[in-house]
Amino acid sequence: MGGDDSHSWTFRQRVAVVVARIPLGQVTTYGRIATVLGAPRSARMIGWAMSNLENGPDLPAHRVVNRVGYLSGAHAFGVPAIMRDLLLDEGVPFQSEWVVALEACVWDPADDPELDDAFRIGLER
DNA sequence: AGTTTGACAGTAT
DNA sequence: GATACTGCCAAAC
Repeated sequence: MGGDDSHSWTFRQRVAVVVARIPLGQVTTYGRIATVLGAPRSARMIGWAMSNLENGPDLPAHRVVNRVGYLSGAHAFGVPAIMRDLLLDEGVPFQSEWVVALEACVWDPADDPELDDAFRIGLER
């Protein structure tokens, strides 16, 4: 192992790895992402990281909502309706106009063992 | 080097 | 259940 820069991945890069693995038609929360990153009390960092991350077309940032299912990041898409439309297009059920039915579509990143493997690769870098 | 800011979450009232 | 307050910590200023 290298040891000189073992933790070369920045916080926002790790966030991107998790977001990229959110299944289509499902969503996850900032808190879940923070927990799988080993910082359960740092959910705010996730939102900060995503707003500063260069969102690529392959990064489903629209699948991240807050703990009650509210589309708290909708404004980052320019027009809030864009995020909502993307989720509706994937078949994500809504509880109200801007709140998804979490119980029916929430995805826990900690439930994906392959995600941990992805971090192992990153740490090896 | 200190201050401010966030696409949040948990707890208390 | 809704509101208010606190904790959290990386990055930009």
